[in-house]
Amino acid sequence: MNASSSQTTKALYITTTLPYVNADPHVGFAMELVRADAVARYKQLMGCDVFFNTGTDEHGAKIHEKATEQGIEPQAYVDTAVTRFKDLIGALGILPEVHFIRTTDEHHMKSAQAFWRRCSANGDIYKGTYEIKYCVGCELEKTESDLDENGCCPIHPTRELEMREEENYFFRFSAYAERLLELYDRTPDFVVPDFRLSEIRAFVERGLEDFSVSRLKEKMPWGIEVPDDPDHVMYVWFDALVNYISTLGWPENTEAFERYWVNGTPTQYAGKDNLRQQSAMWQAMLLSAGLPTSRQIVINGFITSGGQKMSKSVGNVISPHELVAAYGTDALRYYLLRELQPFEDSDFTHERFLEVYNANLANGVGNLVARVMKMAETHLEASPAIPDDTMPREYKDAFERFDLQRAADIAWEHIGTLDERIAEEEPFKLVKTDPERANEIIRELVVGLYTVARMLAPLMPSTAAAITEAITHNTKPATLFPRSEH
RNA sequence: CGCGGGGUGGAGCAGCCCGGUAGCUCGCGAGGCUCAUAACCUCGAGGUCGCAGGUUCGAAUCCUGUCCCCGCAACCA
Repeated sequence: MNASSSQTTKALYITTTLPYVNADPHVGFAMELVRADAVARYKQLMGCDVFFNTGTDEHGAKIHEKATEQGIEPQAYVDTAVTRFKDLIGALGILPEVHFIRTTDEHHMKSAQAFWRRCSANGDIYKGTYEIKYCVGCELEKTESDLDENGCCPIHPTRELEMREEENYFFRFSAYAERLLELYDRTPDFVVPDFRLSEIRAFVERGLEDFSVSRLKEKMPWGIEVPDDPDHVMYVWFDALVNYISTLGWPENTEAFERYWVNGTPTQYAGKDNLRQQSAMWQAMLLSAGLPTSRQIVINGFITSGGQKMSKSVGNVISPHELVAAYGTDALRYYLLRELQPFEDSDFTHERFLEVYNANLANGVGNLVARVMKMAETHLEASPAIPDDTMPREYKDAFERFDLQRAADIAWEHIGTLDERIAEEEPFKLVKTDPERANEIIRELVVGLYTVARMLAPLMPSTAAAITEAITHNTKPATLFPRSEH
């Protein structure tokens, strides 16, 4: 019939990126997780069989350093760190059936090795020499982004950086430029939004360099062992990306893999800093392994804090746990889904949070529920019959485009319309002169409210449930969002 | 000439692809209502759409140039 209804017959696979556990969860990751959750919930409501994945990335040098600093084993370090991420599932109201994968899971490690073998068998993994800049002052290896504008270590700008060489395995990324470009041409919505597709296409067109996919184990042991070469461990990126299919039980669980990845619609949410890894490197790896590429990569903008990128050194990192504690799960979900731009950078401030909380949650949906349900409770014998599907076409289209902000806007347009209708038709006044007509209006208002609840369900599940329950029992519920003065 | 995004009433944004009376939220002013969480509804004030050219009957919207802000630049959501 049309694109969206044919998609609903398919299985949906959706995943976030896996955050690295060397720091506390970041509100940016919370946004990614909540948005993926909203899409997963929406698709479920549309009758889709959904596989939803998230988890944590737990290997690599930074974790190893952190653990060493604290004088504990890396495994002990990540076992502690992971809880702060797992706690996010409950705190953010994420679907409880979400799959949570850790890259230190036994199965994942086997899966990554199997993936490596496939790429290797295909001739795409070879030994080469990796050159790394080393700062003698810090006694650390430095990547380009660690360096200042003069190419010097910011902490020891006067010291010459040493070039060190290390034997590494490389992945033949350069061989896949052509096929990646074909993929982008064939699938115009492979990356959402479109300007990110242009960006990655331009990057691939400039030519690709093979990238290093291993580290010497004697220098950095915290990684998955390279198959048939115990002197090397996989570089963390290679290992981590494989999670998207290892979570499905690949390679041995062919049923789940076929259902959700091959015949489903593998959809990946990621931050804009992950554009290359997800839409180019990982896709090339899949091609190398002879597996189908992802269906779609959705790229979020960043949340800035006070106009600046969040960073530990600036000290402006916002913790999702703190926000949930301060404002509640659904209020935070609301903010992440509607008040931040879906694809561009947006600033986060507590002032703004409070402003929209009062305007749209307390005065908006909360107040509407109170006024409608008060009238219903007082004047209706029972809750009215609710039509099956009253979700507007436009709302569904917005979801198909991953424009969750627009979807939320539509829900709030309905809220506004209901408020207007109450003011215009004054059913609370009409009950005295024409109770039949008044009750008819109130019933229609309740039905309208139910539609709002349906549209809210993927976005703010517990709020939607509270409204639905109030309607079912025909009672005015407890205050959903009390006004907040600070 | 490395890549991309942005510059619209006091604040935050939409509109720009497919040119035709400049829209939304907050804030501000006036009025209305009392079902509701002092919430809700209506009306109003406030913008030469970064700047300069060009195309056009007509440009925030297309083209050219220019200034400013912000990310990225190979592994930090």
